[in-house]
Amino acid sequence: MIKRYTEIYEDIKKQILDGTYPPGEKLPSENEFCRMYRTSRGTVRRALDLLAKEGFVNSVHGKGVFVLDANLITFSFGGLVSFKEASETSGQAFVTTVPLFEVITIDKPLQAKTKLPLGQEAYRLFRVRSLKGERIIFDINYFRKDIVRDLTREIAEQSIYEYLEDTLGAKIGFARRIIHVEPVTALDKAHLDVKAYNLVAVVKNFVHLHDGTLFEYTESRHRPDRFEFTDFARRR
Amino acid sequence: MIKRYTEIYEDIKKQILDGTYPPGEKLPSENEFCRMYRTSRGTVRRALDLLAKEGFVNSVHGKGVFVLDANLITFSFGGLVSFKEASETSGQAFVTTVPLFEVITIDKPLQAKTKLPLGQEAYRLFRVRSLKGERIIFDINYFRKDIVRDLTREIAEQSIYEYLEDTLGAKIGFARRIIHVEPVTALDKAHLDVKAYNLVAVVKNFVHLHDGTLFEYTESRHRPDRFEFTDFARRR
DNA sequence: TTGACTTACTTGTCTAAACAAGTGTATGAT
DNA sequence: ATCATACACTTGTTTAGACAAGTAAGTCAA
Repeated sequence: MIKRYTEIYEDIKKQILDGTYPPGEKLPSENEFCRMYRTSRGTVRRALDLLAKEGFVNSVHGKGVFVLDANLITFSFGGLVSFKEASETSGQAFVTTVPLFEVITIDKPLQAKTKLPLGQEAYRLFRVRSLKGERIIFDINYFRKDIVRDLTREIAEQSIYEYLEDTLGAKIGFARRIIHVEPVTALDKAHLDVKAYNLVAVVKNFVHLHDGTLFEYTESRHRPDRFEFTDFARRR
Repeated sequence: MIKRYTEIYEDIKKQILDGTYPPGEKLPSENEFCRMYRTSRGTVRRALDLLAKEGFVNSVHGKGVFVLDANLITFSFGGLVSFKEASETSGQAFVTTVPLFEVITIDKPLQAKTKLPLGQEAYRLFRVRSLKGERIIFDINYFRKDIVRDLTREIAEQSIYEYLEDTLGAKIGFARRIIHVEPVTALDKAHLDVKAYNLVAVVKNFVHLHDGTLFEYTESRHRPDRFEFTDFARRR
């Protein structure tokens, strides 16, 4: 299904990014957008809400909707994007290697860590992301084998999410993330160019399908000097 | 103005938290909620969207809306809450001290760091959060003096946001946050019980009013072993 | 000049209705 | 028993309209 509010969202977003609507500027009013896109106000407002949620615009009661400064956005890593999508939008050329690819069964301690069901078969893989020869990020992935079917090393080197969504037709729903800082382990030292640092930044991801079933646990271990997480939040 | 969808959101949320709607359970359908709250479906959906955005529920097309596992939520720090609100909901008793309270003028280098307007008068304060005698968090705040009027050390020891919203009637809009990891500075060592760690977790906050004007820059410097940031994201 | 009021425009909330689309169950023909 | 279909129910999208509420500018009286 083609969703009208998504079309409008994409269209306005493009015009913000290419400078048609520069930062600080007031957008056309909702009623003007209604005429421009020949649609109802509810649909326009939905598109604007998406833009507001991602920090592109800010609407002020009684005044209008204004474009926010894009130079502060840096690079929004907030909204559940896969690594490949992330590196594409940020323009950086990462190289991915897969030093471990195996199938395991979730036992008691793994269940406590990954929250995947006990006895479940799962792919476990290590993925290392390098930038200009330096190993920056060390990912430890667990994927439910019955959901991510027929995974191969080759797919893992490209984009697992692309495979999941485009080839398998799976629908990813939501994720919980926990960020904290941990002492470096022997594994980290083996897979990261960790320099003299004795800590790494860790992002733990619990990823669920559209219907709520948990299918992935991933631990992203970052060299601390290269770690950055940006976030945009609104008060209600 | 009393907003109907907020009332409904609060009501359902309360029932999720007290176990009336346990995790995994299907909520009443949207049309049932319409009858229960004597309102329209649009309003019910808006309340459910709020719950979904915060990770309390997940709606599945054609099936229903389901309560998510709360035990994974830990403590959602995502949605722009002030420190006092945060410690209240998490039940921990923090102690705040204010070792520095002064008024400064934003010069060139400060402008680059804080993004506040050049020449602007601002309060600069240090605030240290302690838990059981250990100094865990070291905040460096910059507040525009013309917006946060008549700030005192006493207010800073309590809640500046409460003062801002309740007493001054200011409306906080949104914030951009950047999380990363930095080497400890001499200032950190002076104000944190930083142990043997040579890094701190840093959250940089750019906070804007409802109308978009930037009024606060805050750097929150956390002892790495006590730092945790949780996040909930949905795929669109 | 100042202050109160009106007016026009903006976004915010809410309603009622219709149709699209996903899910599961019951029915019935094969 | 199996498969296809119809049906009832669910959430998802879209419309058109009404009124509330915040903002800004103009008007007019004091």
